[in-house]
Amino acid sequence: MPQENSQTSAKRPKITRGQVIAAVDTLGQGIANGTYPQGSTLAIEQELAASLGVGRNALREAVKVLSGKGLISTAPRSGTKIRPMSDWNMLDPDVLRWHADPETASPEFMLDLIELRQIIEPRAAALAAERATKADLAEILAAYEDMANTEADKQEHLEADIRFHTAVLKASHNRVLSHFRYAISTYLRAHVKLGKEQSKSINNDDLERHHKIAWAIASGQSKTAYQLTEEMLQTNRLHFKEEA
Amino acid sequence: MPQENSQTSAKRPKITRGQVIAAVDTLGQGIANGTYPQGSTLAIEQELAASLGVGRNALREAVKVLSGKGLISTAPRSGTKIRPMSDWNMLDPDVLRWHADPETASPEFMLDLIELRQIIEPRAAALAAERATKADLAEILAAYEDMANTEADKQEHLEADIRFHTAVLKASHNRVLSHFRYAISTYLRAHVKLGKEQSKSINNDDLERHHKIAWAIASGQSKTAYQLTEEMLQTNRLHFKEEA
DNA sequence: GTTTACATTTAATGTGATTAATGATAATTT
DNA sequence: AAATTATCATTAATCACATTAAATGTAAAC
Repeated sequence: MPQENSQTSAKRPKITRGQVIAAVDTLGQGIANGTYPQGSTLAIEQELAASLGVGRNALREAVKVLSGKGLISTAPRSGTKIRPMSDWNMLDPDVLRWHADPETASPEFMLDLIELRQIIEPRAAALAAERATKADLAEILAAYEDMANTEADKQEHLEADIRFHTAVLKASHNRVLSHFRYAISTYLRAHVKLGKEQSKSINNDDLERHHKIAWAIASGQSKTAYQLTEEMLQTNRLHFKEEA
Repeated sequence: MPQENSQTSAKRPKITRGQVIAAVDTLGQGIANGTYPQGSTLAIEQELAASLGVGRNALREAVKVLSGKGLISTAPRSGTKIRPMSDWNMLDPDVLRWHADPETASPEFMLDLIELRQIIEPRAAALAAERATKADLAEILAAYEDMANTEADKQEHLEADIRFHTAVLKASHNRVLSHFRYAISTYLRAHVKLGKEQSKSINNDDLERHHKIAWAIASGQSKTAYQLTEEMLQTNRLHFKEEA
């Protein structure tokens, strides 16, 4: 349910129902951005914690969800504590979203995400070139078309970009690999929100590269797909680094 | 808390306290192995669901945790349903553990995990060769020593093996990459539980390879570390395939 | 003086019941 | 026939109470 929210949060600023998921989101964000520092204890029982505007029981359910994501540990008498960052499930969609919040995200984490992309996506593209079905190809090509047609609208262009990379991952036909769509979309969203205004020429190069990648996958050239994806991410990284 | 349990579950068969985490585990396993088929609705309100031996409130918290892991969706009137497998967070430690349960795990999923290892680990080893600190190296070498000294005890050998790969990932100094330790340890545990008895010569080769990898990382030879890790996983895969 | 044993205390966990909101289905009306 | 309304089953949320378990402090014993 939380990641359901992560998709629609942009369109639904107000959450009328679902106190517990609101509490999960607020607490998760607070933990990620350091409002609740690591090692500190949260006084659940106190009404203070219920200052989130939810009842005690809803808060408890929220704490349980966050425990499941590794953000919190609970033990009698010692209280509910914030666990050290090395313990949270960085691959959880929600944790990724909170931790990559443009307001507070550390540049190091962004670089970690780029590194992950550089490792995952070229191989995923190569696998896609070997295994993509016609339906997969249709999705990839449709996403590319959307990218080409939405160069004016930044938001729409971003969504199409995410669709493109998601479709490639899906075409790899590896159930685990496909789940990196969350990490990638989180990175892309944070990237644009950080105001990385790219020049028109760079954008054109980027679009051109996506076209070549789609073509390589469609024609089954796995090695080419690998190399093109690697190049795309390399320039992406350089571009990020020189600004950071 | 759940992944805390995943570590100690072998040593603590009985869970005296923590009804909700017991419910999470039981339900999670049940969903993963198909006891509760995808798309089916769970009757929470009914005492039937409380046949797990826990109260309604604990069950509700368990449902929330599983929602957070993408296994379940809840909506008024339509009920709480099991989401399609493509929606679960396959990278969550608990979900991995449930889904890779040797009793019911599909061979395809095991192959997906090997494929993931082939993508991640060589690059992680290469990064470790570039970035490992002395403390990291000490951990890797200690894990190797443990592997060499526990060839008699299969269980201890497995734990040392897991420590080795975890240490390499940690030495990559990428906060996201490090979290693949769960996927890798899950795979390794499932692999040995599936009764993949390896001949003594293969085991010796494997140990020898770990030694070479540790040496390559210690001496900063990233390319060698990459290739050796790739080879190790390649033979691993072949070995798995010929039995599957 | 140090350690062990026990009782106390405090916060989390578990249970049950009740009320409110939500959304899908069915029925009614235009 | 389409649209609006009414109904009803189910989740969501909160309250109040009982239980459990661990940390602290006190006292006794070595």
